[in-house]
Amino acid sequence: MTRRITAADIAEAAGVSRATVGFVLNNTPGQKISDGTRDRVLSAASRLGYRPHRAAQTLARGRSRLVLLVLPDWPLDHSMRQYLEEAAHTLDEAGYSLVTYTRHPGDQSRPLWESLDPDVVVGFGAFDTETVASLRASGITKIYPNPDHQPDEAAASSVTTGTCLQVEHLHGLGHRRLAFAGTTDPRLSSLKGQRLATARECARRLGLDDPAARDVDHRDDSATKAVAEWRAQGVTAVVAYNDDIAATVAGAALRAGLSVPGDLSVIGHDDSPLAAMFVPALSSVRMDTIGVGRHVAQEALHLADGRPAPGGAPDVAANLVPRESTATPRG
Amino acid sequence: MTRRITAADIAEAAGVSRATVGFVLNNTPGQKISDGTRDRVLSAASRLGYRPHRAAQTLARGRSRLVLLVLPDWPLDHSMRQYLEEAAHTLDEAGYSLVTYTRHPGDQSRPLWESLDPDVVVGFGAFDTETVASLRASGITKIYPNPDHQPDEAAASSVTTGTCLQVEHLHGLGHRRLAFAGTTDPRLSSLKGQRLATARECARRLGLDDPAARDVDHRDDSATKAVAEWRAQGVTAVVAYNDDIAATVAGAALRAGLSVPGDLSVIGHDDSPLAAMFVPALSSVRMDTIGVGRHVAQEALHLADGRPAPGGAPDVAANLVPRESTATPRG
DNA sequence: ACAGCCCACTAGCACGCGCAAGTTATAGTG
DNA sequence: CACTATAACTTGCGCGTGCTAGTGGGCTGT
Repeated sequence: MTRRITAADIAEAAGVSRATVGFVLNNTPGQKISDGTRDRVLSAASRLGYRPHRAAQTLARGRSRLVLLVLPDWPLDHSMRQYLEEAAHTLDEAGYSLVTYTRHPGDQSRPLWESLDPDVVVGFGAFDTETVASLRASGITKIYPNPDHQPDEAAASSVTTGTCLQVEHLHGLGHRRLAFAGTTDPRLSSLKGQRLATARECARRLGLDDPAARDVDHRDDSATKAVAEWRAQGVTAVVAYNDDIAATVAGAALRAGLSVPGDLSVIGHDDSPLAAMFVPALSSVRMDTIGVGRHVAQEALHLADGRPAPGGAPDVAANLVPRESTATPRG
Repeated sequence: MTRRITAADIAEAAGVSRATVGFVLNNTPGQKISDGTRDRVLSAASRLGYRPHRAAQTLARGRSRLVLLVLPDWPLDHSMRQYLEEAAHTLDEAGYSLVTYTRHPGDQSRPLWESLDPDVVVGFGAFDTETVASLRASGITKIYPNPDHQPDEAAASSVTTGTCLQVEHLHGLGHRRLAFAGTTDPRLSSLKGQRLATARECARRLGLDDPAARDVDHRDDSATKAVAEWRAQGVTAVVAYNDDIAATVAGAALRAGLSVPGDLSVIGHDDSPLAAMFVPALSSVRMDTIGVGRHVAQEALHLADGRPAPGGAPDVAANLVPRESTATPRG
């Protein structure tokens, strides 16, 4: 059990004062250090294997340089992991660390932000009022998205660009009557609402009928009912909230003896592995979440440091991935 | 911008010394505090909304009470999230916080354990030597699983109990020639190896032929080739590494004009949503990961605190979930 | 009455670091 | 030459807590 190397050890090894070590290591602005001294300190630090004590730094400067990202408790697919990676990387370059945290509904233990005191707390979509209250009570003032602002259009667009691609794809294939299949998961309802609205808007712009909307769950017969209803209404193609929902709809159609895409085209969203593995393989939309991750990280840095805000919406590249589950309508 | 409430504020409000406040708040063993004083301190603390400064505590006692869980970078499904939730909860009850971290292959930024100095770092499966070196260099000594020990039988069993269920299920249905479908993902290769070995062992015990093993990837034609080969060998049922692999195999069989389960039974593992949504719905095995999460948390506490080790293997409840993709073999 | 003892507390240092204020030596200026 | 300005440091305080080493007062026993 060897003692920890502190800045004082470096100071002694380099023959300077502790303060000088601090100035060199943080290259503190407004401090003149000669090259010789700087080198001596730096080499001593690396020779001794110095690592700053995070807690001591936090205590001394009053900021933890931690950004807490609060995740939804739904499964994290690959694109989400990329998002996290990019955000963590951007923050790391700025000297901050990203810590992720998932708050579960029935969780009575104190949330992590109470004990970690992060400089910034970032969420997916807006925080609910209860959470905001808990954050405020913990002394956290820097929150993104800002709970005092209305959710802005720009941010919303990043979440719905793919939906238009779905609609346009089906329109391009010649479909005229579309339906929208949503999820029953309450945690996703706000996102679902945005995507449904976008689908409506895009359909209108393309001169299509207003899509019939239904929520679907793979654990009951809601998909079977929805498919029957849609067939009766002359719907030939379904825009699904995500690939899981697309699979549920396609599955119900297949079990009802319909052909996919012959009788019903189905398109998913997110391009999860499931989309490629399903039979028939599901057409989908792949989102480039990396741009979003960087954007969010920059917003967090803006709040933490006061450095300039990225401004505008994150750039999301959405790409259509056509597969077997969509085709021109029969007849 | 109001000042933070410190223990000194409470001391003043309660008319006692700062030390007394500390004793009351941590109810330090071996310290006698009269009931009156205790009440005054406690009520002052709650009245002022005191929350201890984590960094200061960390600095003062030399331990951060943070447990860092290093996650693999594959997608986190629902059972994994449950695992995390349970581990976090168990740790929380003991006054520790769980922080998760994903290290990505191409990530050149410093790993989170360098800056967070957690008391314990916990991994999934064993850490590779490079990672262990990085941990050691960061002064982290408490690592689970212990890198100095050989992976023990008990831990391995928790990861393979489900595999036997798969084999037994197919055996019970009357299958005699099985195959094992693995993943090509190198990150999963060690786990795959364990499951394959288990499948072999269980097959042997049941008097079955040694299963033919093949790795399969949904992005190429490996599954198609594997299915053709297995058919030629008289294989009637496939044990898949997980549900994704099961879907890939089942998909290849369907595309080859075979019937599932008529010509080929397929069983997956993990009971992911995909299994339920696939057509035909995939039989699978559901693991109770909650028990494992608690076990791991207790191991971490054992390392952190010296409290008794849980001992033995975590209790994993594995349940068979029979669906449409498995049936008695034809003929 | 006085030592001895326990109870219920207090004084104060240590943890490792950031940073404001002070100090010394040297160069520059009228 | 006296004086100021600057470079290149050093001294030392403060961040909020945990915890060890006291400290005084009341009670008991002889």
